[in-house]
Amino acid sequence: MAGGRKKEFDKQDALVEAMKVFWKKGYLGASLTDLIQAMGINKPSLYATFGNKEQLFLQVTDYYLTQIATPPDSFLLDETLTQKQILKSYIMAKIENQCRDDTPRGCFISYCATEGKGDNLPEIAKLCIENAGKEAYTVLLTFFQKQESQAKKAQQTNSISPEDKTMAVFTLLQGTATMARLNANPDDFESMVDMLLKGMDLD
Amino acid sequence: MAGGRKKEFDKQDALVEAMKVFWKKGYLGASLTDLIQAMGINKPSLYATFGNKEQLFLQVTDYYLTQIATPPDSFLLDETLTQKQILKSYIMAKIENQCRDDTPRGCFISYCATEGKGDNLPEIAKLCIENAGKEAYTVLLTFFQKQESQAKKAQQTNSISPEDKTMAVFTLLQGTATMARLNANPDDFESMVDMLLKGMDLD
DNA sequence: GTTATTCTGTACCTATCGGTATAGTTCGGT
DNA sequence: ACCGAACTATACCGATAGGTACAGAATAAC
Repeated sequence: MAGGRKKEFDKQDALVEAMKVFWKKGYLGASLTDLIQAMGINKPSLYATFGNKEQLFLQVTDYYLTQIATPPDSFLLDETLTQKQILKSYIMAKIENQCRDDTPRGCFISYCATEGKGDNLPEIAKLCIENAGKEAYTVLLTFFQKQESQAKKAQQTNSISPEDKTMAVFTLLQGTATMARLNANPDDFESMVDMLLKGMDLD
Repeated sequence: MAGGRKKEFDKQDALVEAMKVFWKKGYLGASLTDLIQAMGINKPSLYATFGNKEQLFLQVTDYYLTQIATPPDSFLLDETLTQKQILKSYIMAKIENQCRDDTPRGCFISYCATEGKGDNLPEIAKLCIENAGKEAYTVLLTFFQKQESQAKKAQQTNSISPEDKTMAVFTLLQGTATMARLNANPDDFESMVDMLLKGMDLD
């Protein structure tokens, strides 16, 4: 036996709309009314399809990470560019994501991480967001560690540790995320990125 | 005619406790229950003394600005130090404020500004927070403009505009604010500050 | 066509939100 | 001592939060 009425909405489309709401308003600020209006469905459909608010949030987070946040990581693998070129393209790609017209501004993870620190997230969602932040940090750290081991082989000196470089780039991106939310644009950040990279003494 | 029962709490003490709650949880996350528990008073006392939640928030914001946020601005007036020394002491003082043990971590204004962009603040509170952000930006911009006019008199070239320098320092502080909330410490940022100042070609 | 199944829409649930009415308590002025 | 003013405390208000029960509508298998 099977059958049954067909869904009148696309699950992924609804998920994307839910993402935009959470991205803009955070977990606490996104009411079920906000969500279902944006998603174009009613509450029972939401609960049947996604579970509950927290589970919807977790699915949104996963979608954001795979579709929005991590793609720029591929820039870090480009072997044809200099360190500085790699970093600049990576950072600017991240910033572009924070300033898109078809999504809310800023960084979903960064905003929700700050929300979590105020006890405004359910426990599992909080852990999920924290983990996403750690992974983003680790991606950068791994990049700088690899660069350092290559520099050592070539007997070059590196005055700044991989950890410090990672912290610098990571913190910069947290700053641009906040500023992007406040309506700054990529052009506003380019000079700053150049300054930091210049002070980082790369290749 | 006068007289009447005496207040059983100190208004300023209660305001400070309210500030800590808003600072940690934001406007939306700070429920009246949270507030009155931290302040050690009941609701009618809160409403009689401070008006309502939004007016309490406005008074908290004013207190934060005068007592916490703006004091480090005095570093920018120190005539005995080099530009780089001035900026480093200013930035590190701001960062210390974001990492204190007796208050929540991060920056109250920065966090609430992001909240405001998600339509999670009442209109007046939103304007008040936006204005505070603009003033902080202007303080920095004025500093760099003054530096530039002095450099011009001395016929020195400045490759980076005051606006770009302001944006760089301001964005850095937004980044440290978020990172501080996520439990980073001043030591973690010092290297990054040096990098940025190094890339800024000052005196 | 009937039936089982799945979705939709309305109406409702409890808990908590920001905010207040009111009764009781403590003080100053006379 | 007494009255009125200012405080405290409990109990309550309507609105909204997240979440659900249930009846009706649409589909697939038989």
